[in-house]
Amino acid sequence: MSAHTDLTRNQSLVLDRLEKAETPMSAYALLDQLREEGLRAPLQVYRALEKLLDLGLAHRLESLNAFVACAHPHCHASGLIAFAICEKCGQVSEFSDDVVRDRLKGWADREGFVVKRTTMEIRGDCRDCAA
Amino acid sequence: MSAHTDLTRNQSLVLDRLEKAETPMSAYALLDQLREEGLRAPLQVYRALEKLLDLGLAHRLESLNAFVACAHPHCHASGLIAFAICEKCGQVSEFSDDVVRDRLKGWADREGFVVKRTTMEIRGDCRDCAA
DNA sequence: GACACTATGTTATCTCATTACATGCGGAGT
DNA sequence: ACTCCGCATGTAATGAGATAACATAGTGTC
Repeated sequence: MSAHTDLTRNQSLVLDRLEKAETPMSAYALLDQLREEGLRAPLQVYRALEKLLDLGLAHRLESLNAFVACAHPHCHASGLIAFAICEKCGQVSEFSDDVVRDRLKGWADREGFVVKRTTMEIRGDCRDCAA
Repeated sequence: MSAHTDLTRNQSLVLDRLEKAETPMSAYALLDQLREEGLRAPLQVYRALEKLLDLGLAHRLESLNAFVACAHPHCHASGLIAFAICEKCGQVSEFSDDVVRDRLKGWADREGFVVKRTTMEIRGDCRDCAA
């Protein structure tokens, strides 16, 4: 599964834990589950997360204050990513849409706005939970 | 300016303060500035904000944990709203794009995902600050 | 070995948000 | 008028998320 050989121990611990999770995890939930691995302070988790976000191996869900492993660990750098978050079961679907990306880029270009980062999160009920 | 006659005192205080702000305000910043009006506890602000969000008179910026008055207090219910947030000056631009809305709706329909709420936030530098 | 760079560990603190419980006020129905 | 109900309010305490400040340790380069 994870051949993240260039990651430090803490980063690997956090990423592995995220990859095994079925739903997003908060930094403190990660910390709790990694105490037996030796982690003790929030900052250890936050630092690992920061690096993973930089590398595109994990994502932050702003509307949840929580984190997920990237669902497409191979083809990252795919530009703009959107998330659909089920409020019932917590499952997150990650997808991207070039048309949306182009529309937002078009707006930004017209406005002279230099984009650093875009977050797009859809909240609702997934197919299974809506039934 | 604000003829929000159906709002309660606390709601009006919060909305007025938000409308006068040039940048997003956190709940606690609002509280601090409304102490002289009699507000004392965070909950008073949060409760007012909750109602304002429901009414579409204010928006929450998830990536900032802060709030803004709606820039289009007349034509709200306009569906999906996007925000461009300048990380230098803090200014927020509010806009909407029907194509983006349709694309996301298309994805949701195909997936059987029932959308409750969508947040879209672009972080970067506005024209003035990028210069 | 000295240096620079990066990761680590630890404590304390700060900011954001909610739970729980008590009070007050205005309208609907009788 | 009185009661009941719904809703806004007030207050204290606590929970949850994130960072500042400071000290330490590993690793590679010269």
